Amino acid sequence: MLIPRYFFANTFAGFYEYFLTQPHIRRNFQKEEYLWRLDEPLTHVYYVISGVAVATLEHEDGFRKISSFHSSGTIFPVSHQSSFKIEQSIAVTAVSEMETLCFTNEAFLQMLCENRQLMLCTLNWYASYVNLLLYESAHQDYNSSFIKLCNLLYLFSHNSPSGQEGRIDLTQENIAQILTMTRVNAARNLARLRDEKIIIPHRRWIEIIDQQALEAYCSLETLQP
Amino acid sequence: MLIPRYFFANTFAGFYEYFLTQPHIRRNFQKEEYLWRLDEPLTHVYYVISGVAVATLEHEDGFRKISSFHSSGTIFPVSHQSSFKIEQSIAVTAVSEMETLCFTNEAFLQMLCENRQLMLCTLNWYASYVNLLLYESAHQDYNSSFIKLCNLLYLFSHNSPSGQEGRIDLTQENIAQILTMTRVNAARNLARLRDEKIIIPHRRWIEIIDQQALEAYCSLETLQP
DNA sequence: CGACTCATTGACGTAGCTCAAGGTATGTGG
DNA sequence: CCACATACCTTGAGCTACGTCAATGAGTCG
Repeated sequence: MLIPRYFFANTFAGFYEYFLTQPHIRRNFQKEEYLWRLDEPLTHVYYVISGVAVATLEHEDGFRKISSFHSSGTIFPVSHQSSFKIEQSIAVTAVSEMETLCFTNEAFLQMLCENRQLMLCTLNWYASYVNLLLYESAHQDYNSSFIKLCNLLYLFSHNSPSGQEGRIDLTQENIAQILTMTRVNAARNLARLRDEKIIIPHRRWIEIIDQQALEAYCSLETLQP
Repeated sequence: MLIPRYFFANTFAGFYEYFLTQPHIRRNFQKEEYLWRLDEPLTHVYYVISGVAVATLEHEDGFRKISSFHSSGTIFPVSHQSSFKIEQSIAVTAVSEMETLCFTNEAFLQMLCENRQLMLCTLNWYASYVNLLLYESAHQDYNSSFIKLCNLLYLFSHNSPSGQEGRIDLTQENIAQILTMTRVNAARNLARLRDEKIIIPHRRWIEIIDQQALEAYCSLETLQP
């Protein structure tokens, strides 16, 4: 039974060879470079060979929400035939150097029609993304910011860029942007976890030193059974 | 360019004849009856012929969030091959008397493999649902509860069960459950809109009498261009 | 008419926001 | 290798939106 994940990896890894046989162009990105800027229409799909990208949504009042991270073996976004206003508020940025394969929407839809496994895999990826979003909008919304934070640390300790459990590579600002709270509030809740000897805050990353105590704070919806 | 919708209708209406040729059973529901209870695994898919269902998520502290409404010509949920913990917190209830076709997950996946149009339509429906959820978790989260409410009324005036613009068939409790706020807070914000002569609150429904003034309060992300 | 559900309003407490001042790692150029 | 700049983190004080608790009113139905 799956819990939500913010960090996606290897969802489509098995299709790499297949993708190479299909019409595409290779595109590499430097750290900090945009895969999509704000207002840019989502006209194509990236398959990530290596590196990590972050998807953010910009609110008209200047707030920026981090939605998800996409690493090797994943595609983003997913092709469809409608166009949604909110897509104009999405930006995707390389967190590290990246190698990708770039497909047009049409080419990708064509692949979905021809390759059943790819189609099923795409549905599963959509389901996984919906799961994350439902978790945020229907569950986390009711939790206090302290519980939200504990849940986030727990989920990242299960699925994180570092690969190391107990090491969360996020700044306080990142955390605030994921949880749609202020940096100050994130800092205060982290201070509480530090005072309770559950984490050690470092510069740009956080060390979990008492996983059990952390889990005890998490909401039931969050915990891996 | 599409704005979010809470109320889904006619997404799959064109497939009704096709669905009838596929293995299914007819199931009808009384008002208030469950299509799914809490903890019940999502082992099949419903196509709604008539009536309306509401999907809710239950938080462990007793809060109940209304996620979406599903009316004639829609299917819910979508088949996939994973199983997510949060699915156990989903309940779907008939708001009115309903007629449905019920498919097993396997049968539905088989149809997706065989019918390209259905597959494309399913992807579009997923995209539309993701759009709603992104809107909630990345945009509405930053708005004050007053703006949230205005946005909701605007969106429902574009897509609502009644079909009549200017008529919103929701109780204050429903509104609070959609916006994850308390009934009291929803009532206070409605009182403000009433005092400003933008709405007339009735029992179990709300009348919008000044659509322009309402739109002036809505966030940009919400408004149909 | 009584019972029920839904809506209104007040009093009060607090979580989380804003504004603000400082502290501490990391990187850069002289 | 030190001086300095920059990014990141910490902490305090005050404000307010929203939650909680509670009492009352107003439609609807048997």
